Amino acid sequence: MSSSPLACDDCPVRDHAVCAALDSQQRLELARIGRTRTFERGTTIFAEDDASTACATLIAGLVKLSTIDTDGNERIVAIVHPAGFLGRLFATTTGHRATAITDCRLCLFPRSEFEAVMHGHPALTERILARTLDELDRSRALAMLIGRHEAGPKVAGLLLGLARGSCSDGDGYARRIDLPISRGDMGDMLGLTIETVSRQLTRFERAGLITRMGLRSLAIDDPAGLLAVAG
Amino acid sequence: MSSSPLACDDCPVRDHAVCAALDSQQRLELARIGRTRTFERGTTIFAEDDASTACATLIAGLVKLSTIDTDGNERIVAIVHPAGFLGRLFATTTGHRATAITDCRLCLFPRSEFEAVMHGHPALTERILARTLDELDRSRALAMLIGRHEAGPKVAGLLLGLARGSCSDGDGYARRIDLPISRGDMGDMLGLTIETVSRQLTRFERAGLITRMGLRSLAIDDPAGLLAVAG
DNA sequence: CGGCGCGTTGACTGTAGTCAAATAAAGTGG
DNA sequence: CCACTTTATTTGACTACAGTCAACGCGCCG
Repeated sequence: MSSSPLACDDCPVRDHAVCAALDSQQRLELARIGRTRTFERGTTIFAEDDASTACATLIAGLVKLSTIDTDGNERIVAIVHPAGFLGRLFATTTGHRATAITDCRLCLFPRSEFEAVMHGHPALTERILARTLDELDRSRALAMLIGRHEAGPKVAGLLLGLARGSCSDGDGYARRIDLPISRGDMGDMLGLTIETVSRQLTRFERAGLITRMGLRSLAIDDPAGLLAVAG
Repeated sequence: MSSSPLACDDCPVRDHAVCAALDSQQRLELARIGRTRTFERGTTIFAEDDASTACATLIAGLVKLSTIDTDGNERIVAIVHPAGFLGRLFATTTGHRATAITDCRLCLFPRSEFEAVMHGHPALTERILARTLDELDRSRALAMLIGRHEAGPKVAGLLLGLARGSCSDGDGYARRIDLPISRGDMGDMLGLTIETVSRQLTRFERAGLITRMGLRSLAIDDPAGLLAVAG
């Protein structure tokens, strides 16, 4: 977990993160209050019910947002990609646990100071609003998946979502996915057990829809067929 | 479906809706572009995949946001209460169907003009952001419920959510709830069938947790017990 | 009075959960 | 580089819970 001051000019997500709403001059205000920090795979970035004292842009790596329900099951509510925004603005508590799925680099800001900068720069606020609305869409799309009655559509829908996410151009699906998350995490997103997720994958493979290549990547052989299963 | 110009001074949600971010002078800008309109119970306010040309504040009544999945099942993603905001800013399509659960009165704005007003008044943008973040929290909370493996916690959690929603003061649960939605709608929110919802309610009643009073309201006799079931 | 929408209850079935074991992959230390 | 441990994933047998199909009760409105 090293920590260092900002070098926005070298930032790989400079044009996609929320700070892209600011020009280089204005960005200095953020650079003054922020610092980068790395987190190792598996590390907790913030715990649920932590005081919401910081927010951050994810520069590199993958983060999952989750809550532990009272049965002790982890329920994943979102996966954050590079350029994504972390933290809960305008609230006193974080609400979710943030865990590094892979090694991560973050650009951290004290929340109150970040909000002050937002206040001075409406374009930043507007960009964060746009991002939050997208996040709301994603959350609702995930809720729809979770609510499906059978496991097939859930897993198929998740795969298609991942394929869409890892596809460079806008719409269309990647033919080959490197799964960012474990079977357990897939289950925790969909409200299924590890075993059920695994069984659905073997079923898809036997049906000729996908080919598993190692544990963490697969080829989508029949996108239309998968789409049909997803419903 | 009558339609009429705005009379903000008489507006019952004046202090809670997003327009409360503006002073009475600034509010005139909104009043100029908006108009109120009523929708009867069961009416579609906008359909999914409608062009996103309008947004609105809900003045009175209850609205559900839903999508039809490919099985033909309706999946409800949110319930909007008075003072809530309707419509999808910054997007070309609405994404969900909005249906009046009860007779409704809305304050409608053309989306592009509303966004122009936001642009001129950062306080409005910020208030909408705060509201959207709350909505995101609610969506994720619902996703957590839906993801539970057994029906008991789902229904118990929904009841507690409704009890919290219809309780005047901040936290704490109302002892008596007038259910705003049908059994079918509850099922559509939770990913359960009507029958399962119904059976859970009778189970709760037999366990002394609740008392059904007519079809659409119930008393919560043992909030702690219900909370225990919700987990 | 009869039809209709909504809700409840019952009997049966199917699917996902649970428990348990085998297998594959990845990391560890010599 | 190889033996060994640890972890992730797959598979199997069994069970439990929710879904399905069907009937019934109730209030409402024509």
